[in-house]
Amino acid sequence: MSDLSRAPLTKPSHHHGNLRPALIEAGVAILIEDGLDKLTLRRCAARAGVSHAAPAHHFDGVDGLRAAIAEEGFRIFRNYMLDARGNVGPDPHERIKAICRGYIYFATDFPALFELMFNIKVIYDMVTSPVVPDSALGYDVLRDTCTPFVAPDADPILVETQVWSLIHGYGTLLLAGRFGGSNPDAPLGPIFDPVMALLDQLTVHQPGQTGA
Amino acid sequence: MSDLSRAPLTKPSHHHGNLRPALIEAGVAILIEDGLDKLTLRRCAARAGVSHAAPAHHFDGVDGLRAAIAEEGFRIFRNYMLDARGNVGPDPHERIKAICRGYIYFATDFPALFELMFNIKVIYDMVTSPVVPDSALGYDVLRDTCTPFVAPDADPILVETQVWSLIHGYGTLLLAGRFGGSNPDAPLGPIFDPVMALLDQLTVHQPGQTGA
DNA sequence: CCATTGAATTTGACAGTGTAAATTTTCCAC
DNA sequence: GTGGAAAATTTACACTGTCAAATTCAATGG
Repeated sequence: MSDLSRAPLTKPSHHHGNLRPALIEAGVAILIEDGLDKLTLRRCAARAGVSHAAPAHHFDGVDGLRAAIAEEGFRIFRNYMLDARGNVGPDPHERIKAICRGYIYFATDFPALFELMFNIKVIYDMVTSPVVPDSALGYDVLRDTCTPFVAPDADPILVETQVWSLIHGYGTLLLAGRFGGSNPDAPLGPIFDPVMALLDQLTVHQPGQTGA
Repeated sequence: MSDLSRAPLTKPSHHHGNLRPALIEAGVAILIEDGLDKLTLRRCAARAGVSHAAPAHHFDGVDGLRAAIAEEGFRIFRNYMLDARGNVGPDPHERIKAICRGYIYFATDFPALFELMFNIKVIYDMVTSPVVPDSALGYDVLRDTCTPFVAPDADPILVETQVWSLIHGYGTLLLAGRFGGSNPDAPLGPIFDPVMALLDQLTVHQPGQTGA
């Protein structure tokens, strides 16, 4: 135990120590402090204390860096949903509304990160990538929470898509300022509960049924 | 009727004729042909046949140009919803589903334009602007179509938000490739109808009721 | 008819961006 | 130690948005 002060967990590598996670962390910090349009390869490099061309050895261009930052964002996002769901009882409707609350809490806590993650190009690459599992997108949490409403031999994607569509659209409207400026007393927005009441109509979905 | 070949409708102004609409049209064409990341002040200027600094006299920077292009996009978007609604009968549920179809048809016909319009920054500026009316966002069509489900003294925003959230979230999932590659036989995606069946639960919303 | 005026446009410049190649630094295996 | 490979830097280039100065051109007043 001598001078491993700069070697956190994985192997200390060569120069910087752990440049890749450092760049991702720098990117998240820039998103939080300065917003999406300030997220730049050169800025992340400067914040991590390396030259502007260093990131090229760890990411496939700026798109690769953005994808890695989004991946980290989805990790936080998933934990938000899990935390919210952990605070409610076993009622299936309550559990669905809980992950929706977690969803919106994340969106309002990290709006720029949220915007990056659900950028069409970024999420398209993750969704269609064969190496990114559903769990990396938090989609496994949604799936688990929706199972009580899916009949044994039915396709779960229907109920999942209903819930996911409603909550994502609502989050977009909220961040777009449709319900007025943000209010610390109501971080979910003024009509979260009544809007989500649409999900009270969910019942066990029988295969061949129309859906609600 | 001599040489007014370059003067379409309004006054020919000085140099170019009608540079502002020409730049907007160039931007829309670039979005359709090349995608959102190729939408550039200099590129629009080049396509309109003017120098790279000419747009500055007609728009407030690149953000102003993007806002103007988005405004034009919302005009097309609104017509898509009106056209779709014009093809169905008076049943309120059918009319709501019709504008949802128009919504998705627009998203799949103009994905890059759709992405620009619903960029958080762009739509936030339009939503919160005191000079941009709801009709400029197509929101009036949504409101009109939802009125059968709003009690006389109830706030219409609840039902509107339920419908808008569901369809916008679904459109995002569709463009994100969640349902596989695009299929010309099912441009709305493979589960549009069952997902939208959630809206069959809409009834006249009484004030004080929880929402669905 | 011509000079003047002023808006529209162009030109030139600058800082910032992503990316690529060549170069230097650093560490690990031998 | 020494060689080689990985990591990081330096340098360069094309492209972007923005600004200030110069230029062009249409309309107007004389």
